[in-house]
Amino acid sequence: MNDESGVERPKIGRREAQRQATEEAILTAAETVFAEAGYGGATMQLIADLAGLPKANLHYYFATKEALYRAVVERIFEIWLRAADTMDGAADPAQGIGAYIDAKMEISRRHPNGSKVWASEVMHGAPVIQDYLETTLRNWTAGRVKVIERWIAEGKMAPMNPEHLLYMLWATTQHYADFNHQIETLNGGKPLTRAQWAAAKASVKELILRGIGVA
Amino acid sequence: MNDESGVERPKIGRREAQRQATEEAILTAAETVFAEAGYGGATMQLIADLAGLPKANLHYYFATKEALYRAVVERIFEIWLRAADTMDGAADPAQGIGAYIDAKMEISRRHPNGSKVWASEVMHGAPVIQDYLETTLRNWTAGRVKVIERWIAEGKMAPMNPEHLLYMLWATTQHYADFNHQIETLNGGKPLTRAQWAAAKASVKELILRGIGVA
DNA sequence: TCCAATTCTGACCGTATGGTCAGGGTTCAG
DNA sequence: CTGAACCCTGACCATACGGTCAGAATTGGA
Repeated sequence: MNDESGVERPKIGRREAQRQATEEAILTAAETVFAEAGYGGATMQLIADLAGLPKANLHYYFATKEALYRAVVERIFEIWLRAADTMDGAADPAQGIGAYIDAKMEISRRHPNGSKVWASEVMHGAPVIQDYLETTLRNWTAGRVKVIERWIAEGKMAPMNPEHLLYMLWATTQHYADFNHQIETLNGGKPLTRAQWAAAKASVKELILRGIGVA
Repeated sequence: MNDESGVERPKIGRREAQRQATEEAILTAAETVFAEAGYGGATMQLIADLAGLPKANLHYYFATKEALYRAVVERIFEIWLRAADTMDGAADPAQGIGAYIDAKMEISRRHPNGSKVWASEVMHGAPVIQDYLETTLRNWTAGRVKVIERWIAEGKMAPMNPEHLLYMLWATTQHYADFNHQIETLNGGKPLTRAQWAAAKASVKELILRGIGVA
């Protein structure tokens, strides 16, 4: 009688599902607003409107603006970390670094708002995720530096400072999200087409791989 | 009698000089606060405090927060443009692009706050300098693309998409300003030393010049 | 069917912020 | 010396924002 769809009734709480959907909608709306207006410029009212619910209800799900912001930042950090794994398990730099560039460019294309929030957070001194930087990120970086040093020792790529190589990877890939407005403007006011994105990816990979001496 | 210093009395308006000095102090303070807190998070009170004058006086020099912000952004854009010229008049890519990287890295080192304000402005859709992007920046870019294409045609560097090369130059050099907090954290919480800055510059130049096939 | 837990919401509040203004102080040309 | 232009400032607004709360609506297990 109350079965509206043809799908089997969801065993695990219709309520729980609804709650997760609402949280998801809020997080997406918040990501957009934080990206477009910055933390200080964002208002709970705007986020609520975009998510399609009253402001008071927003505070039912996330007690404070800061808590909501933190959730948004942690969310994008997860995505960032997952991409980081693509660099592992590769036998040679061309494959490992190439895959990492692909993954990070894909994040820039599909999550520009998240990337902007992340950039903004770091630019302002990482007030809410400083601990992540000092633990997770520091560890990940140290591990990758080791890998790069091994590749260099094995003669698989040109000798260079691994840290600065990582910074260049982050910078170039992230640029396509953070500065997409500038890129669009220089592209005649139009977003990059699918083909242009492919060309961007190829250019970045080509230049960096040749730069590290593996092309 | 009223001659306090040994210096000759300034011919051109003591008043004018004072005004300029105050404006300069305000702009510097504003740059810092906007960089650290973003446009929305910055307050006129904070800027006034940092500049060492009452808030009301601030409004005497800059009528509105937006006008002050615009002045700050235009100021850094000037610096940015001056660096852009270093790429001109070079006979070959190694020299031209090398000099440009040097100049932009120097900006990141000496004007991190300005760079952050600029990045923030573009990230949020360039609400106040959209016209600059569409005129000055677009023209400058088109000119440089021509130069790069000529270099490629003359066989002085590897063939590649000139726009994406420019984006990589901007991205890598600006990264050292915008993400300096992250870099510091990964550097054991300490700012880069003079030697580390030199290493950064060298790494960036080396990788990019090799990437475009001129090293 | 019933009721306790959960979810939702309009109305409200205290505070911080951008901006104003009247009036006092300072400078400098004539 | 004088007065007009310029500079400075404390006190004061109006508004917008984050957050609260009492109570209504809904849900789902017993």
